[in-house]
Amino acid sequence: MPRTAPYMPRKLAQAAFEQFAGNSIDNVSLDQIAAHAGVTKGSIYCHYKSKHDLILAACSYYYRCYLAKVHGEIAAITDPLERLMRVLELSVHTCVLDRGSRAFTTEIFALSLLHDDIRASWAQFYDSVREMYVGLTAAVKSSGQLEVEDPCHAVDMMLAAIEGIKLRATFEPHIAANDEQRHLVRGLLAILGRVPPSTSQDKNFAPDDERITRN
Amino acid sequence: MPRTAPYMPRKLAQAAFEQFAGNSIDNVSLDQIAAHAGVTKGSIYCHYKSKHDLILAACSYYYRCYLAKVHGEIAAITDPLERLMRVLELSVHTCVLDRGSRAFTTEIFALSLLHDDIRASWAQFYDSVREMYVGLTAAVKSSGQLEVEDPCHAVDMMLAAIEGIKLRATFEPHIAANDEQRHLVRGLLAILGRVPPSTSQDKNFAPDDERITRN
Amino acid sequence: MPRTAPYMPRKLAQAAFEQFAGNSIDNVSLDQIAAHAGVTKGSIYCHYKSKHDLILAACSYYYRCYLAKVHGEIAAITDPLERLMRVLELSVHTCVLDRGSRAFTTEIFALSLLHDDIRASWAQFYDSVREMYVGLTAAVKSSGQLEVEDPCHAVDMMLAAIEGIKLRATFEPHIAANDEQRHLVRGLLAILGRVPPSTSQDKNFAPDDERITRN
Amino acid sequence: MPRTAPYMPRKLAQAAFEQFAGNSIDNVSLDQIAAHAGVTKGSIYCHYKSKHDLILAACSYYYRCYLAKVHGEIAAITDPLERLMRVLELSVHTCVLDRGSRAFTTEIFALSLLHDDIRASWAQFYDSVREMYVGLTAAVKSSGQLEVEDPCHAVDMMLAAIEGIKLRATFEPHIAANDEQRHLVRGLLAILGRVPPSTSQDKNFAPDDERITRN
DNA sequence: ACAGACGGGACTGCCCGTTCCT
DNA sequence: AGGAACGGGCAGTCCCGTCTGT
Repeated sequence: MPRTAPYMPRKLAQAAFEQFAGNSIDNVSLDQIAAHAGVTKGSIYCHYKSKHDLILAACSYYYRCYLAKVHGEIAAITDPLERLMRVLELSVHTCVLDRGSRAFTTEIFALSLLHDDIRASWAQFYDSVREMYVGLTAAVKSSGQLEVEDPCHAVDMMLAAIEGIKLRATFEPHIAANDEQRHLVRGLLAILGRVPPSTSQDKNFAPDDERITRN
Repeated sequence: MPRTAPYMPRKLAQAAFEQFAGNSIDNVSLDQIAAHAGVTKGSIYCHYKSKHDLILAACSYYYRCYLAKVHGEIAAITDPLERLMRVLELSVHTCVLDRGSRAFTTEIFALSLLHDDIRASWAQFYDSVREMYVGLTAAVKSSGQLEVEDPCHAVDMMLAAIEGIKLRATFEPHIAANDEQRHLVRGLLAILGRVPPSTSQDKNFAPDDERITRN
Repeated sequence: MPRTAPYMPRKLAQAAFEQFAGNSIDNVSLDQIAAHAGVTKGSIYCHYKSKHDLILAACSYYYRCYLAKVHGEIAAITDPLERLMRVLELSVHTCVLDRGSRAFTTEIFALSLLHDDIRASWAQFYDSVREMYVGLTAAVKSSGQLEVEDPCHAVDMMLAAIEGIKLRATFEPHIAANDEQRHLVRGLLAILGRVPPSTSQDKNFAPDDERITRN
Repeated sequence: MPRTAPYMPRKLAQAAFEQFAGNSIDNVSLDQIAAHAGVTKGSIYCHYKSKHDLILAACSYYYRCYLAKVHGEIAAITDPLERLMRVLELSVHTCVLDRGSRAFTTEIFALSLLHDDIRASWAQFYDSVREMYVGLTAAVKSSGQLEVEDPCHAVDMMLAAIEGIKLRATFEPHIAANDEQRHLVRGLLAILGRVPPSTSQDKNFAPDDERITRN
């Protein structure tokens, strides 16, 4: 029995994230996290000096998982538009449909208003996500598959829309119903730019979806 | 000296909201709220049977304040477009720029994922707000000042955008900088519909803002 | 069920003393004391603000019990020598033979070297005990039943002997064996003063005890 | 660089004693002792298998120091009475006036009530001390410088008095004030036996001390 | 032998919601 | 309405003993 699991810090961060996602952060005790990771609370303090530290670690875990998932999804895709579409789908799925992530991130948003370091940590993550989207969008623009005027601004608005939909979906589930997922992706794409007529024959852009691309 | 202020329940709800807005809900104790309201903790239980009840009451207080403010603002305005614009401005100011409201509502969103009654309460509020916006938007449409295809859907998206901007603004303050407020209102209006050329001479819609109305 | 036992502080102090007497003070947790008193730890802090406070309260409890016992024993006795003898017997029994008291007081002695307030508290108790003994001894001297030169000094030495016997008895049990108790009392009395020949016919001073009165 | 100081066990025992003497045993951590000895905690376990073992070693260290000091003091003295007097002086100094020793021994007394091995260890030390005193006293008796009836019993009482004075001195410092040290030694000698008139002309037994030799 | 890190257990002090009594 | 008391729970801390590597 190795006394030192080589990845104990990561294991604890994962356990913390999972518990935080399932309950309110304030309602998750360190004992609970420790038990979930198979250790005791005292051991947590070998790796993190406070619950606050562990919250930050859980955030980092979330970042890593999100980015790893995204990069894994698009690694084998070469078509710019398809790459963007897949990432949008993933964003909708992760941010909107996954209840645990929604709960965790919402709590983090609330904490960000009180703790500078959490806000800074999350801001950095948001920056990297935005850069990624800007890159993806610029690539699509270059390929001529999307008419984008100002990629930075468009991405900002699109990301805001994702967050807004996430929140409202809690109260108005019809917004993010499963059969709406494709509509959402198209709506978000429309915020980024206008799809040229030549590509609208694609099955994903049938005429009956015109009303959505209006936004 | 009247031992019982005539509106003690309301006074408590207000004190609760103010404290919740300033701190995390979990970090606000009943003692604190009671002290803020000038009574003692035991007295709270004469009016609310638990802290949970008080949270709901704080929500209601927030609803009432919000709606009262909105109705007060537009009571004396008759022009449909101007009415809508004023409400949008108010929404931006209350939801985006007021830090206390942002903190409180974000916390409530997190709690909504755990407690059905809070979610139901907030959903009802959101319904009323949406109905209001739909009414305002329909009036503007009728007056021909805005081309709106599907008022319900457009309002949904616009409200989602407000929430999203609120959240992202925490991490990317440039989104909601003071000098961006007018841009935000126009952007939200653009989500609702297209401004016909005839009204674009209005000082609020100078040509240099064209890029924003693109959305 | 009365929520507030009228003597909760005393009850807690008693429970604390009893637990401290049975274990090492450091090995007694507040939970244990609380459980012994039929409450939970949180309630202890309604009455005592720290474990240290509770230790002081346990000391006071010990003082009160000791003094109450002594006063109860001699209340009905009028003969000065008999009064003194009874108190000596009680001292030997309480301080020397009762294991719990021995353990508790020894721990307190150790703590007294580290904490001024405990030392001050115990010093006050010792003062009152000495005053009591000085009074008893002076009364016996007045009655001519004992030749005492300097009551204060004699009492000091006698009390020191009691403490010393208590300590040594832990390692050399023969010192305080049950059948030695009468010898001990006579030895202590001898430290206080010389018994005049006229009273030595008393059954307590049979000739075979002469060797002890030699000290 | 010799990794193993040749007397590491002794060094650790000394460091342990010194730390125990300065704080409460429970408040001294192994890390602290190790640091004081210039090593780290892990190394302690190469020599002692537990903290308990180290406490016993600290006791032994104390024994050795005490006995070495005593034997060193009297090695060059031949007069029996002077030998006894010097040892008494040393006892008073070490046991009564040295605060560290007082703290350590008092703690050990408390632990002795809980742990048989500590009690046994200390009892053995006490036995050797008693034997030494009995020998010293018998020698003085043989030389005719002291009238002793029962050396064993007298030594027991005298040692008890030392311990008692030690304890009471914590609370009533006047008992062991510096200028009282000579009085204490004479008082202890008086417990051992009666100084024959022929030796009372010694400067140490001036007539004004008669009141003390009364005991 | 020594060093450092880790794991585990325990406990204090504290907070806070809730209830009861006045 | 006030306020004391109660009970549950938890974070942070401490420290012992073990384990691994040097």
